[in-house]
Amino acid sequence: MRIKDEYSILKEHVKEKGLRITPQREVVLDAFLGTERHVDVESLYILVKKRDASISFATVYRTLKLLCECELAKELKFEGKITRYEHKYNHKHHDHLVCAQCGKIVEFHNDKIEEIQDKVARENNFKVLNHHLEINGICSSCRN
Amino acid sequence: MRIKDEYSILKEHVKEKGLRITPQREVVLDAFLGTERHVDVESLYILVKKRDASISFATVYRTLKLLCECELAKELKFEGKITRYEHKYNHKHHDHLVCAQCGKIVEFHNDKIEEIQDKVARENNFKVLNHHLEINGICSSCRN
DNA sequence: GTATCATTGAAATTGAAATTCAATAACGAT
DNA sequence: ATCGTTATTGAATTTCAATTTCAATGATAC
Ligand SMILES: [Mn+2]
Ligand SMILES: [Mn+2]
Ligand SMILES: [Zn+2]
Ligand SMILES: [Zn+2]
Repeated sequence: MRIKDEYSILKEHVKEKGLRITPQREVVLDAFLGTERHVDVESLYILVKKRDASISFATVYRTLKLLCECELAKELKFEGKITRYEHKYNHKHHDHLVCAQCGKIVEFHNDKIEEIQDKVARENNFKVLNHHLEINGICSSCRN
Repeated sequence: MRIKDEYSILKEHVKEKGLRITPQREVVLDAFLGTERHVDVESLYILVKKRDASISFATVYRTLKLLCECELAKELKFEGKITRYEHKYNHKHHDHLVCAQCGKIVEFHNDKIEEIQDKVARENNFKVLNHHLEINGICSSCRN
């Protein structure tokens, strides 16, 4: 019962907001959980269509917003790229290397960077909410 | 002759591209150099209008693109915010703390972070082109 | 069963940014 | 200084992602 937790989290969330679970929302959730890629709305829409061709673009958008609200999904805005989404539930915080040529995305995490960021924020009297670190470059395959 | 260098850089750049210096471009350059803020196009347009009310929005856009090409300006895309521009000539690389409440922008630079970023990129066989680090939080004034 | 109200898909709208186009003007050649 | 080529301009339009509107539908509580 792989989907159980995530499904419950969404169910809980919509209940709290006085909203409802619908077949369409279940399909979008399943489609989203079914890929480990950093999907954009268009790609997810295509995956959703395979399961139920009657579901609209607007519903995919609206459901993704719900998934972000309950932290099942995280919105990613890379420079000059359209918005993408990744799994957030059971996934640890990380930053990204992005290939400017082929679009390849590599995840990384570095405790030291995180630590220094906190220190910098503290020194400037900022209470940190979140941060965005994106390293753009050319991957090894694209350099050949 | 404060503007001399910057003006020459733009002049050089347009000549190289077979383009031309125009009064409008000079006005946009002057207006841009005249503020140390991280301006968006709208704000710069207002500053430009004070000097010459006949200059259009499109020209401000087009000139900013030129200024970025010759590295007099740098485009900044903060999460969920519209595009801003800052001086690049004679300014060292830095990252930003952004207040989510009042929009205040604080610049910082940390050698150690830069260094680790390079190391991470190297470990993943990426050749770094650039990076974007933005820390979002609440500034001290907004916490009172 | 009925009233209530969230949800849907399709279409329209928004907002930032880029582009089109005919008139104008920069600038190198003469 | 004049000319001819061709880049530039302002106004309007277009693009594109993202959001919103709206009438019809459907789920839930009583
Ligand atoms: Mn990721
Ligand atoms: Mn800055
Ligand atoms: Zn690549
Ligand atoms: Zn603030």
